[in-house]
Amino acid sequence: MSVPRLAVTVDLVVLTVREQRLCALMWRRDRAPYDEAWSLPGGFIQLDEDLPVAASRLMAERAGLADVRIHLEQLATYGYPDRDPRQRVVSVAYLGLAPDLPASSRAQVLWTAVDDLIHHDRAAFDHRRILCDGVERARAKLEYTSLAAAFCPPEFTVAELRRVYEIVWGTVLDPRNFHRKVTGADRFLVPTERTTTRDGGRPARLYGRGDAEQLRPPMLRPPPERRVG
Amino acid sequence: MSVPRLAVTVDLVVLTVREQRLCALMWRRDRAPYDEAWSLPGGFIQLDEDLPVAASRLMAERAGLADVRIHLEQLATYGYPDRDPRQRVVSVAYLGLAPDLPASSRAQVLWTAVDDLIHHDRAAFDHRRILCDGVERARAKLEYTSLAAAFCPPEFTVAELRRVYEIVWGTVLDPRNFHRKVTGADRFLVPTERTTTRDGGRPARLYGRGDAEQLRPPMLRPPPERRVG
DNA sequence: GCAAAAGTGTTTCCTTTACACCCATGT
DNA sequence: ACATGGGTGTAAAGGAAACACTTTTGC
Repeated sequence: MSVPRLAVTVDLVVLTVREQRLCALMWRRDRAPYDEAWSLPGGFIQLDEDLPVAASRLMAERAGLADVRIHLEQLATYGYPDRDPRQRVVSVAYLGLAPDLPASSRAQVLWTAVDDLIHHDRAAFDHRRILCDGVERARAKLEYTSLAAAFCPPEFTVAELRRVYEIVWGTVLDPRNFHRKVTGADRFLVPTERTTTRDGGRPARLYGRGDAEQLRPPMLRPPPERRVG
Repeated sequence: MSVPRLAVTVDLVVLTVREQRLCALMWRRDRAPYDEAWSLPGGFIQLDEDLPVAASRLMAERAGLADVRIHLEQLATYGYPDRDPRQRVVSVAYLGLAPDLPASSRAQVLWTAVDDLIHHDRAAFDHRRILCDGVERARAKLEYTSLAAAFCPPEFTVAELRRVYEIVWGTVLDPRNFHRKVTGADRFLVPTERTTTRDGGRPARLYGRGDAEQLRPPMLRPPPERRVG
């Protein structure tokens, strides 16, 4: 029997925390279908290219982020037959977590607040769904991994890390208990000798990312009644 | 520019607990490449078929499990260029968790202990890697979801559920603390009026699966020093 | 009666939570 | 001086771990 062959793309959900909001890197479409809608940056994979390689390439080519330091992990694969009206496309989505980097020089690529994208649904194809899945993955992973630090610059304060949690989760966390939890966690943070007053008040110690991946025991999101935003 | 088109398959990692071991449903190959090696059941997706539909179809056709009650979730997608020596194939893996059902009537399809598969590596293609990823996903999900019950028949005792945890994790758990944890968890278990003595000793209450998906707070695996097996 | 497994009680320990309070800077 | 945020202390609440003990069956 003959084997069906399909177009395969990689789409990127690249998240960052910017101006007190969770933002995704979105591509402004300039042609049909979904002309002028926002889509996730992505593209077809090449015949000799592994999936993570394609994701990195597209991160540079389409998202304008050639930097290797960005955390990239596979999110999920979407393949229902009519998700692209032109042809059948199976799309492997990758999730990227980035510090607040300057956006691409292209006007077409912009950091856009996730809340706006989700509530107003101006996303092309099934990209709203993919974006939601990426956001939920990020929210869940902050609980039991050290990935929140991927949203921070190489050196950051505990308060900056806390703001990542608060913005991604839409909650308020107690600064004092948060401090104890993350500084007490094994290899989550590596202290430096330096401090900063860029957030005002008493100087805060600067930390770098440790090599722990897991956070055990996890830091659970507060139950919904305490949510904010 | 021309769009490359690739063959896309769905591969199934179907796990169960059988005879005190974690087992996967494996397909005995009878042709090159990897003649006589074990592979995951799977097949090409059809042109008009969504991915979960293809997974269900292959679960019936190739795995011999037409039953809908089996938990099925997407695992990951594997696509490095030479993973199949014949042609480039992108494979979307699904993870299935099943109770100890009679295996398929086909002699080609057999429940095989995961330990043996992993340690002796008689798996075709990159299926050992996919199997490992599926097993690790299952182990992790027992911690913070109620998925362990997916390995149990419709009615089961707390001790049977505990054995699932012990076998999947390769640990020993305290029966008394485990009992309190799972019976106290919200909507994890729904008690029936019935009891059984099939495990010997004092009659044990039979429970059905509740509708909770999350288990919060999670039940963390004991640290490695307490591992068994 | 005895073995075996179910299930409860209890104590200890650890983590989280809530919040009082002090510290070190900029203005 | 005082506002601002950083960081520590501490007590109460909750869950996990360890284990003694009772219950209910089969043999």
